[in-house]
Amino acid sequence: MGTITKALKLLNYFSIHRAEIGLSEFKALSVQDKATVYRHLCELQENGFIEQDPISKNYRLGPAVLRLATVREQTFPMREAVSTIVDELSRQLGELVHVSLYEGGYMSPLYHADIQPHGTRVYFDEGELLPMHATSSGLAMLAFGGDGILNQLLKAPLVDFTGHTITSPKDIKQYVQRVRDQGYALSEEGFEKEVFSMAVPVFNQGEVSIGTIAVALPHSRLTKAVQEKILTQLKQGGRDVTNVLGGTVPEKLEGAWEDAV
Amino acid sequence: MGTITKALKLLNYFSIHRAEIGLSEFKALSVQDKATVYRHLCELQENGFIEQDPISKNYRLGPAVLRLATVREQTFPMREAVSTIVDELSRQLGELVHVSLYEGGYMSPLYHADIQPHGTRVYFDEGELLPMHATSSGLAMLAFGGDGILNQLLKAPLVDFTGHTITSPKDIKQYVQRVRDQGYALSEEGFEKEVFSMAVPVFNQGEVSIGTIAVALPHSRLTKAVQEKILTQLKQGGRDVTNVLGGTVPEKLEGAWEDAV
DNA sequence: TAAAGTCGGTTCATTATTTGAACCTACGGT
DNA sequence: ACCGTAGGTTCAAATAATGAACCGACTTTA
Repeated sequence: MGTITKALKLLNYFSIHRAEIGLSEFKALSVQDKATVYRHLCELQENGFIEQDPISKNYRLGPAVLRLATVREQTFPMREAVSTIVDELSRQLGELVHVSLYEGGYMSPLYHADIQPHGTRVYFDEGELLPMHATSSGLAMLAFGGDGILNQLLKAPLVDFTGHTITSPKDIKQYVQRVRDQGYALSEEGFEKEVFSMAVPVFNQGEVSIGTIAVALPHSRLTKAVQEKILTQLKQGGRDVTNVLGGTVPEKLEGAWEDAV
Repeated sequence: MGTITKALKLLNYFSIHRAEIGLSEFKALSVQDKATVYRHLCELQENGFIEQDPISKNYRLGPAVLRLATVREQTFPMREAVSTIVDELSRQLGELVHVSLYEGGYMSPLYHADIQPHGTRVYFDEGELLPMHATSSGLAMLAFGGDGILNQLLKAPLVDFTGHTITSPKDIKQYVQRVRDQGYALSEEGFEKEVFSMAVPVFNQGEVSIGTIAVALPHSRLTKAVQEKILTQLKQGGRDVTNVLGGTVPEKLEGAWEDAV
């Protein structure tokens, strides 16, 4: 792992639940020498990617990420483009829908909507990375995102989040093959208890998927009929997102997706 | 300059006007060896900070910046906090108002508003970094942002953008001292022709400024009376932004700002 | 109140990573 | 068939990253 990667990975420890992180906590999280972490933090700070609270000395994300996000969204308004599709799909299904993109071994949420009539809802955080092997999004990505991603994933041992998570490389490979055949991925409580999710890949120009569109719902609301309905709509969502990104659905998926208009 | 900084600086070449950049263009812009740039780009890509167009092979900003911006704004909603103040001030003055934060030798726009009745308006891009010595924001920051910033700036030669830009270290130091005394900074066509701007520092906890609030308008609309009105309101804006960020205006500014409520 | 622990930050010799000239391959134009 | 330019790769040489030990300030504990 290069120096740049080590430094950038530090930024991923920030989340809704960890808005500020001190030096020692960074050291513990990243399992690196304190001096190394400190120097990396200094360079990140010099470039505005983090800033330090003058009193508590804790670090938080800096203004640079806001500016770069503005540039990205102004020049390549992917979030805005998918938002209407995701909103509409969430409204139709009455469940949580999200589009996520592959990013350095995880799925990175791009946009989500949860326009729904039910009392219970699935917790979802747009700022939190999703693991590949434990989520339907990740599994769909592994199936259609090119071989490099799968090989990358299997280098390290896989975490069992719930007791239901698929963790053995053999099972992963087998399931990924199944996803390739059926054109969608399912995850039953692979990441969070009581949560069931389904995902299909989305594409821009090029044969490999860049991300996924997924639906997540409480296990209790799942019936055969609901699953069928969601899957059909999800495939259509996959088509729509792919189109709005200027891509085309690969021929190998046409068979599996023929039930969607 | 460390490896991390070199890599992060590459991201700053992206802007509204340069949404995609190829390897050779990066090499030219950064004046580094092609192999070095390439490896840096690879690491940035592996971490989702940039992505590569599969066809044109050009690079663009990646999904990671969006995610991190979401985390930052969810945990530390500075943009949202200042937006109401900036909107209101822009409405009152009928001119462009922006809040910008210091970031690695430049001012990084955080939020801007241009609610105004006039036909001509000042061009402003929230995704573009502002130079320190040529803008009122930068000069206000130099005056109140701590000594490190000024020393940092004077290490490299300063660009003359319009023929009116202050570029000599002696003049900069002299003007910065004046800004400290009067509590605000002016820039007459220092960055863009025909544009006049005024800025005051804003603070969070701590004695040094973290950014500025500024007004920019066409030179043609500037009168003594307008300038007076804007300055008074701007100081009030500086107070308001400082308050909403949980900071306090330093005592050394109280004298210069006493005309604002 | 003295000792022990924790925190952010610093130092310097050792080590490993970054670096860049040269090279390779593919493509579009002439 | 040639040239120029593009993205990408290689390997020895050089530079930058590393981490154990250290420092001073502040808290906790006995």
